[in-house]
Amino acid sequence: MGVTIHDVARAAGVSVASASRALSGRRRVTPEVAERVARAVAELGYQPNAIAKALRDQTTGTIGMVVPGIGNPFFTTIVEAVERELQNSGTDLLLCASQYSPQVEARRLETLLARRVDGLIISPCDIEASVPAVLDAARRVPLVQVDRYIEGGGADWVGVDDEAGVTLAAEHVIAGGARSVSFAGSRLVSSSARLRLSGFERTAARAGVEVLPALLGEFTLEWGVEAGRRLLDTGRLPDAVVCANDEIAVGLVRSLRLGGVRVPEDVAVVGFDDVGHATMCDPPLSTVRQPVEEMAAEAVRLLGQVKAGDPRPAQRIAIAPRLVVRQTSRPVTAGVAE
Amino acid sequence: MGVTIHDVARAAGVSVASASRALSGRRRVTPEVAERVARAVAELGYQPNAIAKALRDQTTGTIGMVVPGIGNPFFTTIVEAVERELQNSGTDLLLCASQYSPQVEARRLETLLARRVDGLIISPCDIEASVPAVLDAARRVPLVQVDRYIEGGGADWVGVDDEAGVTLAAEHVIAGGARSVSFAGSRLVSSSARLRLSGFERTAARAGVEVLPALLGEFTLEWGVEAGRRLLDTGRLPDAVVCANDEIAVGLVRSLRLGGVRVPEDVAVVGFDDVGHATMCDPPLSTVRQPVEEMAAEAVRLLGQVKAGDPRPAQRIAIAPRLVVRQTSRPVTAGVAE
DNA sequence: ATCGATTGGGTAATCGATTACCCGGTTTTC
DNA sequence: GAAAACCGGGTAATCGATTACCCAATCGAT
Repeated sequence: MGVTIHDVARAAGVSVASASRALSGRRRVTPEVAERVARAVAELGYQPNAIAKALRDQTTGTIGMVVPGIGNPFFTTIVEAVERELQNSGTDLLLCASQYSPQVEARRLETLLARRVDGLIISPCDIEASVPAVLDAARRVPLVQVDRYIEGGGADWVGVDDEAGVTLAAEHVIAGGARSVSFAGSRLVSSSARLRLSGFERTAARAGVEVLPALLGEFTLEWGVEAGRRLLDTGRLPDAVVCANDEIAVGLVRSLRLGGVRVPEDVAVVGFDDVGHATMCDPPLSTVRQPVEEMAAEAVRLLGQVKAGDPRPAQRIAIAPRLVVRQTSRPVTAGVAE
Repeated sequence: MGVTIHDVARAAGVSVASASRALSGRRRVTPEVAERVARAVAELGYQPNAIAKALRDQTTGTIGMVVPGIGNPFFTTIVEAVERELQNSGTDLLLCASQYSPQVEARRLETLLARRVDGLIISPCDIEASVPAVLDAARRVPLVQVDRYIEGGGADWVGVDDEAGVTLAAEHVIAGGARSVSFAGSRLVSSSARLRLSGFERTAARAGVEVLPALLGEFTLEWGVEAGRRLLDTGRLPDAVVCANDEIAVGLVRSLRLGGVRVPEDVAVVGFDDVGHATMCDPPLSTVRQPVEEMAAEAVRLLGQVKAGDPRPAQRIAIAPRLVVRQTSRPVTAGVAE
């Protein structure tokens, strides 16, 4: 426990400077020295102390990532994509979950900053309550938001164009013949929740279809199931339900079917995200695909560019989503209306 | 960016020693000094540098956790449980995914050790290939394995009694009248995979029921679906299938039903883990519950006790699992056989 | 042969927080 | 009243790796 570069230097019979040079290769050393250092390293099982290196270099080779929760498959896929993106860059990822609580989120940001991460990627859990902690962090270190963002636009962001996404979904079900529509989403605590609802309402209004009251809860399977039950209880079903994410959609489909409602014949359902198991459910879910790999790549790229407390106006990179029609909505063949 | 304790000391008009003492409270200072340091901290927005502290103290206040993948809900629930367990202990968690690759796993362990984590919690992805990296890590830092473990028993472990778990599952379906049974699991690359299969085979043999060939792939929903298809293709269905985890079970149920097979009437299915959505699927899944909170608590407790490279024989804490009967298996009422 | 450039190696400063050690003053104790 | 104990504060060593700076030796060019 605790073999240092001094031990290596002593064992190799050279100075610490030579040992360090032999290891880093940042200055030439004679083959003789290189050889002896290499041998000493192998013999002693030396492993450089990243803490000491970080202190000296003022850089840790890590970036922090904070997401609302790792129980939600959308966030885990984006985390995995970021990990893949960072794979061979020599930086590694410190992952934290805020558990959908702005307090926990602020605490996590504090400890990541105390550990001097070189950058931060965050999906802020609350559009309002997350503001101070996120802006403060952005002042101290390069930061990019991904998917969710805080109001006021004080920090860079990359994500999908939420409004465009639900517009695709809503127009699709309306083109499929829906005359009355509803929305199942989350309470309006995040940017995604707000934009997806507002985009839906705007599109429905423009198309002149009847809009039944929205069902707002959480981004979970459980809420989807509950939303389905409530829909059944009202006694009045819409022709289509647009959901704020796939979890809700899957839950909703399940409870509608349990209630004897046919999907898509009686009610069409469209999700959002296109997480892995959207294909695997029964019936396979029509949904709006988020290009997760692209978002992750873009976030990492952007992070490399931004500087802490940069006065330059924040960038916002909105990637266009794509509709994936599977079997919970009617395919659109010309003139199927009614 | 970078206000240090020297800046604070200067602003407060005291020495760094006094500033440090005022902050840590590890030696008394006069109220006067405390007051002025507090004011300086607030004014300058000082935040202690955890890196420097770690270097000086030779302890980082972090523990590393390595799991095979965060796409698998079982691992995310256990990660969340460990996080909760660590919540107020002042240590925080560095989470890594090995992506089911022993190479990636070894690399992650290396970087966690380089960052001088105070301890490690790991679920080794491969019972054989993970051995050297895990043993090496255990020699350098307190380490406990959770759920999966490496062969040879060189490191402490806490998990569920896998064999007892599948025994419960198998006896349950047999008591429910199954005369022929099969097992859908994962290739035998992890301890869990092996023990769950062997426990199943032993129980089935003891009960004298017919054992159809096991289906071994991955611990995923996709594999469950595929396994169901293969079962349908053979033309010969068992009365019951015991699955190595819930993902497989859910996939299997789905594809059996798609093939017109009734669950549990034609084929009973039992899962393993009891992850959140086992309740949410259709029909709700009978499964073996892993007491995740208890495992996490036990792992953290044990980690506090083990010392690096401790010659004391490794402890193995096996928690008894519990069978949860829902609707993919017939409830056992006395004498329902056949 | 001599001067400047180059090369490779060593010494010690540096990063920021903690704390061993020292010192002067006050309080306690016999 | 003198010695001992105590108290609060300051200076500088420490953790481990990197590197600025210095120095001696060698090489090439004139």
